[in-house]
Amino acid sequence: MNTGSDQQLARSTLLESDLCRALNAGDIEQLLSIAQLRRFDANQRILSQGLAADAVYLPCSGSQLVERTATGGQRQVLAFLQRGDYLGFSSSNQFLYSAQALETSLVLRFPAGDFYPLTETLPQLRDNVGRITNQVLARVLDHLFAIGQKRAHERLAFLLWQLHTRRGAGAGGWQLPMRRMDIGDYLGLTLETTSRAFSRLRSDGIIDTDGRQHVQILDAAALSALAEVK
Amino acid sequence: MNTGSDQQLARSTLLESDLCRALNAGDIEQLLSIAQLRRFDANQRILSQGLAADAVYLPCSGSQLVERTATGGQRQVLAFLQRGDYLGFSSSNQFLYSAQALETSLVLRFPAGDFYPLTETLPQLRDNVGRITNQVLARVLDHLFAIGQKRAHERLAFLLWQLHTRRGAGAGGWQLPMRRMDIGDYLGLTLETTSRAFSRLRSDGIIDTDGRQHVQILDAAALSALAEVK
DNA sequence: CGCAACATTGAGAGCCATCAAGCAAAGTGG
DNA sequence: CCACTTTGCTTGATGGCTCTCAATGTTGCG
Repeated sequence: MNTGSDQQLARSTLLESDLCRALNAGDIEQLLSIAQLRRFDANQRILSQGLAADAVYLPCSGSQLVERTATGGQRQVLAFLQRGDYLGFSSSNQFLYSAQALETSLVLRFPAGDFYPLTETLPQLRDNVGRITNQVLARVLDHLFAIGQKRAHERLAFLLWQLHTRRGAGAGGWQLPMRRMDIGDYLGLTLETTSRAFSRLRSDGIIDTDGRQHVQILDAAALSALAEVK
Repeated sequence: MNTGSDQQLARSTLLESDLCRALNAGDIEQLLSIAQLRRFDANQRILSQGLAADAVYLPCSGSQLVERTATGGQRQVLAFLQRGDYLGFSSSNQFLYSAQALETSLVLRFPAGDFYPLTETLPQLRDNVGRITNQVLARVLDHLFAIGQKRAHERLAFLLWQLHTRRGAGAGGWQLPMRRMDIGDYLGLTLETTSRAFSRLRSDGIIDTDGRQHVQILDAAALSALAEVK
């Protein structure tokens, strides 16, 4: 069930997102009127590679994973998403990837049949979609650089630095919603090598962990230096 | 000097490109009227990472390389371009990469100050730009998968298959415009490993080479299987 | 508590990077 | 036209980083 506070959360997420950049109140109401609020449990699939790209999504809570799977079973994790990220915006007729919730998530769903006509009547919304697509591309290029040029512990630093800078610097660290296997498939490593990379950053005094999900950045400058992609 | 035949080549490249998809003759004339035809020699820089993104480009002949360089000197080649590809479309205010000619190239240049206003008045052109951006993103996702999940000779197969499918199946093979080092930096490998990957595909009877630039596909099915990314 | 899922660590093998030598092709100057 | 140089490619030897296989430890849940 979606409660009233869920609605409130979705509304504020939308308002703060780049999708609503420079939009007036009436435009935003139009957007809200076509939106569906959906809840996904952990491991539940949000959209599937190869299926018709019939909607775009805005995660409002929880965290999500975007992946591509080959027929041979190889898996590349393309992104970890969280509140205010975008999903499904940059696709063709079919989704180029699958997405699933890593933990219970609220997601705003905009059916393509309603959303894209709206971009025709709202030039600012259409521009915002273009801006978002460019942001996605910029992040994928960073990702490509990290996988192509960096070693295991540097790749992990790249991911942790991404998460760190986007969550804000909480004093006591934060929780990782994904498993080591997911991180490995994101970084082009096995889960064992990923685990060893955690151990290395820990023994180098760059991070601290408390339990397998908790991470705290101890030396942000060192982490940033390892993570650097430009 | 740009000759009349250069003009003709640029015109036909533009006409056949996705940029002009579903555009009428008058619209295309408008596009041509803002275009500048430029010639770049081998190794000459077309645009630079970090500089203002003041134009978009359409290569009309030759071949070009897109790269990102880190302060540490690491280099990731992001794409190899040729006639009918796009360059500079998916950027923010600054270019996220540099680009240079690999051999003498004709390039159509559209100043941003002229081009983007035109997308405002021509909805079809604006849609085409969005479509192109999505094509670029789709290719980068393939690239990411190949680098993250594949081994050296499979990564090389990925690149050769890309080039093969886009040049059409010439009977006697074709020429590689880039050096082994460029290929290595595209695939996240050293030039030596790249060279060994060539040797392996050659000894496996999948390709043949005659001189360091020439490549001929002998077993397209095998190459495709190695290159597979979905 | 006991089980299942996940993470960590170790040992050994394999793939790729590094260092190095030799070779081929193209350009230069006498 | 031919030494000579430069540039780029190939191949070999070695070492190191990551993968694979395996065992142990930890967390969370019924």
